[in-house]
Amino acid sequence: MNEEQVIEAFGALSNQTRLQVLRKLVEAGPAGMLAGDVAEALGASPSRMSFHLSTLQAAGIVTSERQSRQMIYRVNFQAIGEVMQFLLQDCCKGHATVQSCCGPLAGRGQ
Amino acid sequence: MNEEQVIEAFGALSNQTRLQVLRKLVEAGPAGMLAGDVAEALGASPSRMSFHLSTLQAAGIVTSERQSRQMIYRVNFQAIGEVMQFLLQDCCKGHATVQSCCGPLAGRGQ
DNA sequence: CTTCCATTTCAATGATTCTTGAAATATATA
DNA sequence: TATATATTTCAAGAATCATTGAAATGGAAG
Repeated sequence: MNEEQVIEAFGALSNQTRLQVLRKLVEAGPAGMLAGDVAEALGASPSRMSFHLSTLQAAGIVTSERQSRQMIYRVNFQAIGEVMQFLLQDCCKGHATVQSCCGPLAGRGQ
Repeated sequence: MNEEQVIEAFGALSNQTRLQVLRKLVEAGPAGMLAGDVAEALGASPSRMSFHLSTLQAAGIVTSERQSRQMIYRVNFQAIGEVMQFLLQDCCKGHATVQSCCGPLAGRGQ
């Protein structure tokens, strides 16, 4: 996961529709959700939802799989973990205990 | 931490300059860095750096403190933790073990 | 092969964000 | 008070992003 990918990932998450999509998919877990069901759940048009799902997928935050004529979207939990890892690399340069420095993020840095 | 704040936080992180700033501040830890030093480290003009630091601060991701005529900026680690918490709320609705579902994010959901 | 259904692509428009350089503000020092 | 330093604010223009509705694509069923 490099800087460019991380920026794209954060960009993908910085939009109301996409954040709501991702939270739906987080809830859905490994089963994922059909594109149409996500669109209906959020009251977005197919074209609009497709745009946002594509953005999330391009950022690597979700994956897609075709199931006959529908598309299943799923969260890529690993990618989210890698984004955080990138953000917190070299946290406090190791010059302080994790607890006192990286605080609520203990265990995710480096 | 509500939806609007989380979107603003991700928006703040979805920019190369700001991502680099944040990583510098993560490294610097609780000591923080002077605005001018951050600007110099990243080769950005004072005005441009001020714009980006303000954006990060408005998003709650960094804090600022005046020290005579300079400004010290520090990462708000707690805010970053809360953003992740929001994102992963209700992960897999508890219908799967954390390990098999929320995977690399174990322990950060709910 | 035609029709239907789910989704994606496209082009146009409107909205938001970033950069630049000049001017303003706040603090310290002579 | 005048001057220097550090940072912020502002306005203009350029670049990027989101929404809309129509058209296109891919796959299933009659």
